[in-house]
Amino acid sequence: MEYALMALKHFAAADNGIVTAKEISERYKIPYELLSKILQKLKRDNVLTSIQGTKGGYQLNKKPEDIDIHFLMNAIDGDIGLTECQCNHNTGGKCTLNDNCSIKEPVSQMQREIEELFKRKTILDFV
Amino acid sequence: MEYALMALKHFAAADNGIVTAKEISERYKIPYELLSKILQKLKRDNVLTSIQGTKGGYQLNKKPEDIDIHFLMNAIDGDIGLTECQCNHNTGGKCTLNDNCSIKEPVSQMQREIEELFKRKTILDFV
DNA sequence: TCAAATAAGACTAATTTAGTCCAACATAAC
DNA sequence: GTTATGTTGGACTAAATTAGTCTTATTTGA
Repeated sequence: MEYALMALKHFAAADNGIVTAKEISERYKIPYELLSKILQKLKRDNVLTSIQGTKGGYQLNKKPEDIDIHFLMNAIDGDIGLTECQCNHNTGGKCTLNDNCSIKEPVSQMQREIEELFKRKTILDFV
Repeated sequence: MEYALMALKHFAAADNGIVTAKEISERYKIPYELLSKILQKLKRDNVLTSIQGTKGGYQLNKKPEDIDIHFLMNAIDGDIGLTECQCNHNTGGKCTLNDNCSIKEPVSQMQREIEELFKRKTILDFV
């Protein structure tokens, strides 16, 4: 996640220029293969576009202010949640405790507040 | 963490009564030994007091509204943080990326906001 | 054709964490 | 004083997660 944020900050600063994985990897000492995977995920979620071949690289596909951290976390780390049962709460995830869970409602409430916080934050806050 | 919240909610509802680990363990189907460890941690951090021996058990040592979730998370899960470098940010923890981290400041800011959110929440919100 | 890119899958090693097992120690009640 | 019922706490296991590596394929400009 940190690597994704650093990379996206770099893209935002590059202002629509094409940047290669190698460039970012060297600049911030991030293992190349690892960074590549992250950029590929970001592409899959339409945060970046990619150009293959020589002179290729990645490019921002959205304005920094339109990339919020909640979306990013889902893209990079997969479903996130305060507790496991909150991970898929919007896709009908189930609680392993079932009827034994006595704190469903207040935990959901906290989850919502955290998500709101992360949705308010965007890459613009990082440049 | 979920187990701690469920247990504390139970204590809050029991209203200063003495409750045993076994009781809570059976009531919510939480493995006994695991729950015991959690209650012991809560005792260590003065959230609960304990009475050993027959007729023993645990008891709330604070008012529910005085037990905030930020404190709890630190007590149960140890130092928490958005990123690893934020884990010990108040005890002078160091960033493994060192000079290569380009997002120190905005990440710290988010960390602060999350902590504020968790500090505003207390066990009272769970009963 | 070659060099410089992305794309992607399989693998490893280290860490974390839920949960278990077991052996004390404390105390009220009989 | 013995016993049943508690807490205390350490060592251990198993499973999952995750950072990072390795390797191979594909794309494309010069």
